[in-house]
Amino acid sequence: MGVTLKQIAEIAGVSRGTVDRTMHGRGRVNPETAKRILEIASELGYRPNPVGRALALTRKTILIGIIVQSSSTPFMKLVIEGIQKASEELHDLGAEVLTEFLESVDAKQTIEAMDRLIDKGVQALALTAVDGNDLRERINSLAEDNNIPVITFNSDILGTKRLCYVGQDSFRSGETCAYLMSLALRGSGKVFPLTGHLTNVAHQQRYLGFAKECEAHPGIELLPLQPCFDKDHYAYELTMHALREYPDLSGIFVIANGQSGVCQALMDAKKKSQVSLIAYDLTPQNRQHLLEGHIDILIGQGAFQQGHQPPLLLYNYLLSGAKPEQEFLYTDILIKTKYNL
Amino acid sequence: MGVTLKQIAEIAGVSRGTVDRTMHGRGRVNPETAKRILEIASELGYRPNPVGRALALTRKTILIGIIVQSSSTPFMKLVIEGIQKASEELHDLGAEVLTEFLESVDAKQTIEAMDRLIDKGVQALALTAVDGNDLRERINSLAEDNNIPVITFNSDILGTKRLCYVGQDSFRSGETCAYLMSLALRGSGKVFPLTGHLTNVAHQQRYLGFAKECEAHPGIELLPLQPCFDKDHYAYELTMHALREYPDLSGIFVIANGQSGVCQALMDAKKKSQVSLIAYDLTPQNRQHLLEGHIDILIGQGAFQQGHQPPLLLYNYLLSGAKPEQEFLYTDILIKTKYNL
DNA sequence: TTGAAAGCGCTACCAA
DNA sequence: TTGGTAGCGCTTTCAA
Repeated sequence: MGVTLKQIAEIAGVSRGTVDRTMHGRGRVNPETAKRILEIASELGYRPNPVGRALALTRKTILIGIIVQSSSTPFMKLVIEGIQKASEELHDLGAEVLTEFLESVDAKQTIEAMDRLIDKGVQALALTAVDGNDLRERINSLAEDNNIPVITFNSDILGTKRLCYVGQDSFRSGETCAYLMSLALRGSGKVFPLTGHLTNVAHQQRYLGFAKECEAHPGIELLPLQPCFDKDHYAYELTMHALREYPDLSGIFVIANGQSGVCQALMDAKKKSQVSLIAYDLTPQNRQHLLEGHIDILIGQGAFQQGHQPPLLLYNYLLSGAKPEQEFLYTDILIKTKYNL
Repeated sequence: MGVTLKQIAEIAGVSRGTVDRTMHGRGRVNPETAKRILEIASELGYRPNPVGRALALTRKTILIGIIVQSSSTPFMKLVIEGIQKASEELHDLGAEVLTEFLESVDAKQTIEAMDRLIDKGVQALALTAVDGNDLRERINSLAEDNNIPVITFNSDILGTKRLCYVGQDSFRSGETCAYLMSLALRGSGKVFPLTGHLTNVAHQQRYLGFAKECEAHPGIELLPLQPCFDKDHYAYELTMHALREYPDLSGIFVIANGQSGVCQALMDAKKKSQVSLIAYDLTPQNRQHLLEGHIDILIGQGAFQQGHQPPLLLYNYLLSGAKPEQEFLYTDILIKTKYNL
């Protein structure tokens, strides 16, 4: 064990309460005693024991609110597992996590969910953002007027007073995919990029990163971007069409959902051996595709972390005012093949 | 907060001590009261609070010993960071970690270090193993006679009573590399495998995994395996020689150390653009090579985890008798390019 | 400005 | 076989 408050108190000839107050700058302590205490503490290398602290603080009930959009997609299920794990951990520390699940992606509904959570008394909020001024203003007013810290995860909204963003670096992951694609194609070939929604910022960024890095590989010809609205049947049709249009197609980059549709099309057209397929997210379905060789490379975006981190960060912030170290907490970009899944 | 021991005690009309004893099967409790208590507990969904537990147990001073071989290699430095992190975490829980650093890889020295740590009173041991019957017997006698649990990490020794092994799945990582190499070579080309020591089990396994997966890609011609004894200058010479011998060489698989020697040779021979290079370990040096394009793909083996996990596992085992869930705790096989480092 | 004391949930020891 | 009690390190309240 390290040095304890009690030991410092004894040496300084004061009570533990006094030491506690000075160590946490809670005021109400004579500057001179404070100075003496701080000296002793630093000399002895005092570090507060988080376990004792946690136990004492189980009395304060902390309420944290979470809002998850598109909550029933396979990817979000992974994120939600992270949230649940964090809830359990925080439960032991006497904090409670309230979660609102939204089916769609919608600023208005998000704001309504925020209001509901605030009404229930949450002292901090983490949410998947969606661009829009209403939401932006709501976040800012919470942060400033109500003193309720907000963290965005999975999707960000810039120009707000949010504490930080926990999620993928979409642009960078796009670059990574392009690099892998160029490896797989030995530097040349036609690549078909299939996105989810043209308006989705994360999808855009993935594409932009991919396109930018493709420029470094002149042999790679990037075909026109197509959206499949995250639907497998559109993805199927679009892939079929691309295969007919470009018989020498050698790569497909699936930016969002629709992976199974693409796989099916490649199988039906008997073109898998000729086409390298890179896609996103370690969902059970995609893992299966990877293991069966329908997908060559999967990119994982730390789904679990995205759900796990925000509640813990908010808890720490509420308890000790500790802000996250960075404004952008990017999750790892995982490259998975069938061999290292 | 969940249900507490105290609440259960009140409901059952007994003392907390009694509840504690029944919950942990420490005996000395009337079977009937025990039954009643267990019923109440399960009905209320009692889950012991780990924080309270941890705090109470800070009184028991637990001593854990760690032995690290080849402790000054860049890779092991990463492992040691994990050990240090774990030490700090355990320090808060009242446990202490004693570490012995060995420069070389040597069974005799390892056994001597074990003896020193036992003399100092460690109640559990984690060590990097090296094959040999002396060490095997020592581990078994510790586990059986002295009741001191042992975990191996980074390198394993089979046929022992060790609790588990934490480390890489070398064979699988070799397969992963072969798959990536075949991607990079578009399925055909000559590949030069350069290992560290022919006798090193991990190196052997990596090679075997690589070779096995190469068989699935008939276009890939695996050249004879060469050892460079983890030395850059040998690696340099061997690479130079291979480049002369096989002017159409298209891939090099660096199984252990010597990465910088290989990079230098490729630069001096101006052959980098023609040769794909896959190597191991996210050391600072290698990261640099990756970022500068001297290495195409790096494989990370969860070095930090290898150091971080064993002390924590031993602590849990000593405290609650909880054995690790599996005998082989394989760390993640990380695929890193310059874009997702 | 300071101190004393109670309490967070759990464990351990001793006495009954 | 049981209960009582003290204590782990820290926070917080109340009284001085």
